[in-house]
Amino acid sequence: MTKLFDSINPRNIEKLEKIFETQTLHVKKNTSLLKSIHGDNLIGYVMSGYLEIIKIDSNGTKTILEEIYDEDTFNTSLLLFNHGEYDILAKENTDIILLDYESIIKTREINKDYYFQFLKNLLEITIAKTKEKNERIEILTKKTIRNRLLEYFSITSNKHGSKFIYLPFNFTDLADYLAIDRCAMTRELKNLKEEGFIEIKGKRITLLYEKYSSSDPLINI
Amino acid sequence: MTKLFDSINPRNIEKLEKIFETQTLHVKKNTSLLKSIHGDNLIGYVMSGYLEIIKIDSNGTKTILEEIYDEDTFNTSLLLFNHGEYDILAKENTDIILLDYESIIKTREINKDYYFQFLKNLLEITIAKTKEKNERIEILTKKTIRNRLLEYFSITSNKHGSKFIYLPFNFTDLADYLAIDRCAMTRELKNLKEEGFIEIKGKRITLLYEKYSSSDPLINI
DNA sequence: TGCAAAATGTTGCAAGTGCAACATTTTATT
DNA sequence: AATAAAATGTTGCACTTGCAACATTTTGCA
Repeated sequence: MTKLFDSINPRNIEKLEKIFETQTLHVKKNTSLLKSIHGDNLIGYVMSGYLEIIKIDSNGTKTILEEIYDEDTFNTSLLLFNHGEYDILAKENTDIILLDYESIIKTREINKDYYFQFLKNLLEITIAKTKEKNERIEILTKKTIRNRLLEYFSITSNKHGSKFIYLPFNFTDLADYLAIDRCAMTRELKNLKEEGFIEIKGKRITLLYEKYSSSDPLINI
Repeated sequence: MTKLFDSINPRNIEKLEKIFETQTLHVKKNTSLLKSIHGDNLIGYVMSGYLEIIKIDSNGTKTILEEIYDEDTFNTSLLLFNHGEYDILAKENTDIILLDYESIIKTREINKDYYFQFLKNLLEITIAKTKEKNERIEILTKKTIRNRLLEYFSITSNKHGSKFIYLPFNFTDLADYLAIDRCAMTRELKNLKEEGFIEIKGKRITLLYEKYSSSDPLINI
């Protein structure tokens, strides 16, 4: 995975941080950092730790919109949405730097290799993020719980080239990610187990079925 | 909306096209361009026309993954997914150029302003695309047809700052976009009409309800 | 180590939705 | 203008799923 400051030496990283009006945040576990973010259209970069960007609906339903681990970025853009409440939660003690997107894009003064490199890194990260979003969209367009689970298994399994899936989060959060009721998901997982499709041991799920044999190269947007 | 070659003069556009191994495609209405794309990890740019990137499931369900209008980009990355069939369809006569992503990122030779500008443009387009995907994810995490419709209305209405929504596609495609059964959607739209929430005239939907009054600035990732 | 909180497991039931099957209207195309 | 094709509208029904309300287990922290 590309990181934001890959192939840039520390001295030049410092220069970039100055130019892009960096703000540094240290956020404690289980606290919100929404109120600490001042300014519009920022790019956040998680140095260490782990964030969840969530939305709480008027009916209280919590949805994980994005999970940001080490070395990943997120964009804060203050939009004129009108309902729902968003929040950014640190699930661990987390260090973040905030860069001003406008100044990244608008800067005309520097014409240096390291700025080039930085732009390329940011582009790569953003494209990777788009791909992740596509995966989630593919899952969410499935109409049944079973198909969402199978799609999730398929994507995860293919990504690691293995029939063993190690859930990166707990089952409660998996249900959120798949946007289904946790209890109904548990029910369906039991069905899949009983029908011999999968095996579950803790957070390890083993796929017992053969993969679909379509060998067509596929397009990911 | 930022375009790929914004602020770059035609001579330099030509240079960029050469360096990035451009391939030009002219695709006729209602034909697939999947077979015309050779190579992995390309960035497609629609000069004129209109594309749909779709997925057809094993059970025949068609899902629109992305709609690419004029001046928009898409990424083709041949992934080792194992099931489902993807396709790119030209819905109109469409002109496309294909750029090699690797050579865009890896190029070390040119250190020109226009390359800078090109990278910035591509970054802006990609970030915009991520935001669009987030919107769709927000919609798809809604559990009922009614809530998906209302979320879609809310996002669209806010985007244009108006209570009038002009559907950019027909109702069949809207159902695909929302990943719900078209008939069930029609039923729910009728309910919303009868309950006085909306009015529909052709492709224009008028929102008759007041917006939620949450004035919190919201985060979009 | 002990306790509270979070996560997980289970199940009945009502409600929402996908599906099928069809009628009708609108839009293309020659 | 005629005809085919696509889009839209309608409805009954079976089935999936969300929800509520629990019990049980695991985790985290003082």
